[in-house]
Amino acid sequence: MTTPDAAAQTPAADSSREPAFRYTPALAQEIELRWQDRWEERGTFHAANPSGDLTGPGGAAPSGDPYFILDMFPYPSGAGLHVGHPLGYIATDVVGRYRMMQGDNVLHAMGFDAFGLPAEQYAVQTGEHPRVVTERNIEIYRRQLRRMGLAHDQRRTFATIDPGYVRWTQWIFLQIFDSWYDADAVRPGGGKGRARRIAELRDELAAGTRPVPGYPAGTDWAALSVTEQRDVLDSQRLAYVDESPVNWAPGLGTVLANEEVTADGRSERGNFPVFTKALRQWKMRITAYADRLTDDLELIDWPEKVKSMQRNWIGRSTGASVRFDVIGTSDDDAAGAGEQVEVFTTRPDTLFGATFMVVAPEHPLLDEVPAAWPDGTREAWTGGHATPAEAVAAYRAASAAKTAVERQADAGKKTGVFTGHLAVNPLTGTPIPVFTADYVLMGYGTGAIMAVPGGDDRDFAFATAFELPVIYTVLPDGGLPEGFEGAWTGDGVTVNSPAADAGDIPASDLAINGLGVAEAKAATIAWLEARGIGEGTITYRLRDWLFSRQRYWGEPFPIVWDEQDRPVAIPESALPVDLPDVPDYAPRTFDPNDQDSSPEAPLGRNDDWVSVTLDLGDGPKQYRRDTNTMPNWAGSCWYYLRYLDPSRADADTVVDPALDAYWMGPNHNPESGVAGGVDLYVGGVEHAVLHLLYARFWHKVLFDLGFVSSVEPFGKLFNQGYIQAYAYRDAHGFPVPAAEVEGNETSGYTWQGQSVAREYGKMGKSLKNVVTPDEMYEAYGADTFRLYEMSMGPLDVSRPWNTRDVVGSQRFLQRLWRNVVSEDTGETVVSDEVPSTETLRAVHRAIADVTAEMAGMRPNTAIAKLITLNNYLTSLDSVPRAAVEPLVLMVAPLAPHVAEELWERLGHPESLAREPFPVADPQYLVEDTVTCVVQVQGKVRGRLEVPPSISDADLQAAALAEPNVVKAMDGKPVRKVIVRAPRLVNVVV
RNA sequence: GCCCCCGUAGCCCAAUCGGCAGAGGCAGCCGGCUUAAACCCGGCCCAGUCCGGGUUCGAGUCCCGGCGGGGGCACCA
Repeated sequence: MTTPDAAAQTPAADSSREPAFRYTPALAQEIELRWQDRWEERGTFHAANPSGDLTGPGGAAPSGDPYFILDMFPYPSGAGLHVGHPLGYIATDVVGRYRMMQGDNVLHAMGFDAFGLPAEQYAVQTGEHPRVVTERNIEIYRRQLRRMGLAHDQRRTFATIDPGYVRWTQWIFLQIFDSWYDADAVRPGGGKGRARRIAELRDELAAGTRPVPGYPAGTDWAALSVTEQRDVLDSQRLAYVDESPVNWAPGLGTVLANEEVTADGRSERGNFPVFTKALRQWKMRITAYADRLTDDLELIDWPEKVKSMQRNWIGRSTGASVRFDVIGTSDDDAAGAGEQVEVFTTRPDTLFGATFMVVAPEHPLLDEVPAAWPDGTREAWTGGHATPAEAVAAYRAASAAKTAVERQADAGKKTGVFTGHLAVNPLTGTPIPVFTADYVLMGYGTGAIMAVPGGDDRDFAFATAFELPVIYTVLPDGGLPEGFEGAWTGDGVTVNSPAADAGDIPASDLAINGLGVAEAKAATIAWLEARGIGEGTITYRLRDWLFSRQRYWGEPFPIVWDEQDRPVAIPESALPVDLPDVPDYAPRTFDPNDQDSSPEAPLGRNDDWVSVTLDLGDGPKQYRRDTNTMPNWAGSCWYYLRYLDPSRADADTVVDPALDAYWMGPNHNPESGVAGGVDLYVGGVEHAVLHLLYARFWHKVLFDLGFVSSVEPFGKLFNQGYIQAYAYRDAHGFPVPAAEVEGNETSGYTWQGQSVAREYGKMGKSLKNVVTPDEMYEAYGADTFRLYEMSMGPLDVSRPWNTRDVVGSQRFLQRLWRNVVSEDTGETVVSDEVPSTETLRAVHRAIADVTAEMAGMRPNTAIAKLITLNNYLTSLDSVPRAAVEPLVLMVAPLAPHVAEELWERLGHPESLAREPFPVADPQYLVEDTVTCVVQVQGKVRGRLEVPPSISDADLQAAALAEPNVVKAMDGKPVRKVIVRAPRLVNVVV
């Protein structure tokens, strides 16, 4: 580094006359390294399992309530940590240490998410194997994290690339592959729908108790060929292969899940264009779980923001599907007459107002269109084309040529064309034109809508552009507001259903005028169902999860393909399937805009690996291995389970059921709810719909199959804020090294004499504002660093890093140190005298406050209370042991090394890690007198010192006698007196 | 366009059920210590809570409408 780092600026380092035993960065470092070694030697943070060989420190059995803490899995990038990364890790460490002192059996460990693109990309650049790169990065992370003094159980760490871990990732994949979703099966805990074994499906099909999916009713299972049977079963699996439109990113060389594509049609990683392309890929049937993934959010303690993002993403919407008859043109033949188009609508109550219909350009109805424009076709509808066939072909071509980005940019602009088809509104009997337009998406609902311009903004915009009639069927009380134009989408009363002037032959006997929206919906659905025209339906935005990637650095699929090109599971005994060596592990990437390219899996480059002879029960046969790898998310879908049982190898279950029940089962401790799961999961909000959705899905499959007992993996989720930083740019807009900038908010900022502009944003190399934990350890020590991060503000709020402010935390620890240890002699200086009542009150007040703040996960305010107590003790002539010992214990979760050191110097040979957290004695929490505020008309006019137990009547009498109050009342009669004894009296005159 | 969160001292942030606007830290100022400076110690200064209404005896806190900042979703029928 060419710039002077923070270490060089530390004041403590340059003075030769500093007291010999001051708590300097050098001393802090010595203490910290010593205690880190001791903790490791003693196994201080070993969490005790109720069975097996993982015991507590010194072989101890579990005691207290189990409490499972989880951090979002770090991905060890080559850049190492900056000070923003560990915020959550420190927070969970503080909670873990606090709970440990409260007597809980705390499980807290950290592993590494190590497959994935960054390591692979780095490896491609440097020519090193991704495993080498990844393992080196993990070592750097381990060192940086250990230096922070995190109370992790080191026996439970692992990385997703460990063969022993990959084995189980693949094993879980096989469980999912071996399952199907029975939507009607009743779950043990209640509710319908659960995963079952594929063998059970086969048995039911063979027994004829279940219709064969995809075949006409009454099809005999036994009449199907073996391959036909396999195809049926394969099509029902929760992990399946099919050919359908997927997201293909040529510039990245792989296909992606919907969740990995941004709203403007680019890859979240790398920002490459993404194209929709029909490809044969692995998918996971997450849509089968859409309802449970939505409903079970009720059972867990998560930020409302994340819950709503998940609900949003799943996008459940309730409505009805309605079938419209399509009629040909007048001279059309009978063949087209019977056709129907099904639409999905959330507003069946507005069906009387459906004046036209729109289908997506890809809709199969458009494969044949009438030969000529029907009577009544308007000029504006045809797009200037002579025939419907021409018009539709032109629009379909134009629409197909649009990229997702263009389609996005055109949103709002309504384009489309009449298809020549007419459909019949089943309620009014009126023929209505069928349009095609790209504002209707083939991928949602049925790809067709009934357009109600009177009740939908998009339909209104289209109707306006194409001169189509608007019928309002819902109006607010008192009719549309003066001057209102557009669709009425709000609540209201149903009208025009049927219209008063519908004539003497009503097309239907449904009459919903006067009903509210909800009742009108229900009545319409009932009417449609009774006549077989439609039914109540639920649709989802969620799509099945695209699970295969054409990448090297991921878990291989435990699947081979047989000579019929059908997938076959690798037997569990043959797991894990290791990654082969390949001549080149770089992905095959293409011009980012080359839509016609196709993915090519790097694993396919090793023919010896791909082609394999196996005996899978019917003699040795030749198979072809699946050459895809799993997405990065696979490893993080179940890592929390691995902490419970980190060395589990060959077994029938991924985690010992006894351990699962103990650590994660429903109600496994007093705070755990019926859903069970991890007690505290801390991480950033960025995984709201990726990792957190996928992991919940896998967990629910494992639950259905009986491998875990909790309904949800993460009972409580907490999103920490981000630590951001100031950056500075010179007159040309170039970032200058932030550490060298001088000045402040009022005087302005300069760098090397020139004025620079400050901005606020992420910490990163390009902004030259990175501060690393290593710099902080060097300049202040880990305890000060931890304390500063925790005192910056509430955990869930983002805030700016300010190295300049760190000194405040350091001063606190120095004062604490001085209250116990003489800076000159190094002797312990506490007195064994009984503390004064005033001191005891200060101590117990602090204990009560700190306990409340810690329990509420507010370390910033807990620290403020600790500083207050410490400052009070500083003011005493001598510090009583009985006062400072509780303080040291309370500081321990936040600044554990210095607390351990002081605790030892105070004469305690054992670590304080499991020492009981101090408990406040209620007798020192009551005051002799309290200050009562007396207000007149809500303004403070006087104060009274009164006993806390004073009665309302006495207090009122005293208040009305107070001279300033009497003066303020100015002789006016008292109208009312509000008494909140003993703190407040308010006199109203 | 729709939804969510946040605006308190120069800066980062507290404030229980609606009850005295200040816990803590940074910066600043004054003093002590020091040959001097830094460190350290003691003390001080600093906002009426983004703006406008409303409810209430009483509003930073609740309600309505704006403004500013951050985030999510976005042609999802």
